[in-house]
Amino acid sequence: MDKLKILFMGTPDFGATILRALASAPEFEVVGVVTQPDRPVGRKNVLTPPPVKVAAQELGLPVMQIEKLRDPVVVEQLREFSQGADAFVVAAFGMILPGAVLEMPRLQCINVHGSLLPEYRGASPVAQAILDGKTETGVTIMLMEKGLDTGPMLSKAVVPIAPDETQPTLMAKVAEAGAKLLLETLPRRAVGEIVPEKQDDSKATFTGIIKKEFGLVDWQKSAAYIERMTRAYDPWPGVFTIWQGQTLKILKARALIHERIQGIGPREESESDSQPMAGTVLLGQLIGDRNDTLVIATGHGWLAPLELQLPGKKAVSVEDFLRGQRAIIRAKLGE
RNA sequence: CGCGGGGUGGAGCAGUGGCAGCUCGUUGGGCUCAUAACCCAAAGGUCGUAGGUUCGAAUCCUGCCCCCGCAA
Repeated sequence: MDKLKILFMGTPDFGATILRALASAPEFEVVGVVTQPDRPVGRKNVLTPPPVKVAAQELGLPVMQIEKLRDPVVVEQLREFSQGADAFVVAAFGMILPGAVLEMPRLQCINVHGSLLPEYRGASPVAQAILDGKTETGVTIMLMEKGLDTGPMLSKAVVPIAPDETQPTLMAKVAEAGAKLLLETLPRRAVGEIVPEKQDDSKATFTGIIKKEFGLVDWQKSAAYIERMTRAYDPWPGVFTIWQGQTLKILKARALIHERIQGIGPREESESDSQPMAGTVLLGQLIGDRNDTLVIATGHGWLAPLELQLPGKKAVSVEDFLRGQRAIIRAKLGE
């Protein structure tokens, strides 16, 4: 039996994981890799290739880099580049494929999506699953059509979400699961063993592109939610608030819902402020803990930051932060 | 040349021309039934690095190294 010839499209690490798996499987032949252009990255604006390009080059595969797919000239170049491909496999490509591209391969365009569709269609399914406090999410292999992640599904795999899961760790797990599932699914699909299952559009939810301002803390939210933000928005955009006119990053934090805190705040102060305003920073001590720590009032429960960072400074533990920045005690954050 | 912040005892910071400081930690002593709490004392720094200006530089100027925030 001839090997299935695949054109791969992807951009970040998620895509690179899928690509490496495809390339290592004997049943397939990756005939080409399409990815986004090298971009200036970091303080020095060093032109950096996307992870998928790096992986493709290591594998010795031909690479085509595309800026925009709306351009008919580019579409024709892609048609040329994809000659001989039976199917396109798309994983975190970062571009919407126009109809003309979707019709190119002899068989189908197949997508690896980081959620259990129809839940979390769109750009940020993994981060959203963490943010929502889900205990599990997954990955779906599907046939692509014009709508965004609306195509019929071929297979799914569940991925559990650990309590301390961060976006990068979960992304890696979902990518691994996706790679494994794709390798199982493609051959079965090729022999007609899998019947595509239509998505129940009434149950669909949508996740958009994450924006910088999503990381700004609203202290009226619950401590649990803010803690999930620190894990979902790691490493970008991160979670931050305003203190003394500066951006204060909260890299790691713990939500205190049931824990008892003693010695909160200056006891000599009035007894009436038992319910401080959200965003107020106090010094407290967890029962059973020996050291004082910072606790921040939220709309529901206390948030205990574990790792903080001021602009231009290194990220430090709350203990270190407290050594040099005691002025934060009793401050009101977010303004 | 994308914009900007920073490198000061073990840690985190203050100090912006004239004796190097604060909080925490460390060590020793004291208090205490006891203590991670409290009191007393001590140790610990060529102020990133090379040069320059100055009577005098952590502080001003120049080069270099390293760390970090923003933007993309």
